Amino acid sequence: MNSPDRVGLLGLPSLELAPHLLGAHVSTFIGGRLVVVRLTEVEAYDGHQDPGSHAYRGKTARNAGLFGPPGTAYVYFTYGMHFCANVVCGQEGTASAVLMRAGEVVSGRDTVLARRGNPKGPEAQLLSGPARLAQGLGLTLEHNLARFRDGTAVPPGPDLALGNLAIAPAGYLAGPRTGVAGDGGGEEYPYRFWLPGEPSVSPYRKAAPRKVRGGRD
DNA sequence: ATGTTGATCTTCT
DNA sequence: GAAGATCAACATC
Repeated sequence: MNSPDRVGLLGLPSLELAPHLLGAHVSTFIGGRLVVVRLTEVEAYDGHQDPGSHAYRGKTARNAGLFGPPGTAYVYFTYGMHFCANVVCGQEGTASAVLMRAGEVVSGRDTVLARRGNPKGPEAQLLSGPARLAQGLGLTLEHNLARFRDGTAVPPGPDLALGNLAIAPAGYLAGPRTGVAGDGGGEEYPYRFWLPGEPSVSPYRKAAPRKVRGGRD
């Protein structure tokens, strides 16, 4: 019945799961296209106690997926145009989750290129950044609350899968999260994890305040 | 190579 | 009403 092995590593809280996601394979079968990506950079979000988490202020309609069972996909819409995707983990209700930030294409490169709009930049940048990665995988709000299946083979099962989770990376680095403003940013929350030497890992930037709009004179 | 700005809209205060 | 787990284009060096 409720054997813990069935949930497996996804039952770990985000700070423990995050390193396992490095080097793991994410597979999507969306729109009849299979894409497999090897993750190189992730960020952990630690639920209600984490000022950087969407769950910090409690459960809302938007972040409800964070409070779901491990293996839930939490996809959100931001900046009026981008989607970002998390793997919900830990015990149900704790809102522990890992944001997928960057990766490299393992399979389905043509599909990824088309979805990304055939960008002109270097190949390493193709899936460098959470919105780029989600776009390449074909993830949108339609996939919010979907479930990640264990394993690489996707069709004809669920749309999303996670493989190679059990393989711990030989070495990885950790540091402050990118783009997180306020108390959740900075050295006190070294919740960003990446594989050293991977060209797809996005450079660190502080969360810069935007220019004030609608300035009157 | 690094810094600044516009795009675009949902969500919460 | 303002900010946001961002990106791409443009300016300047």
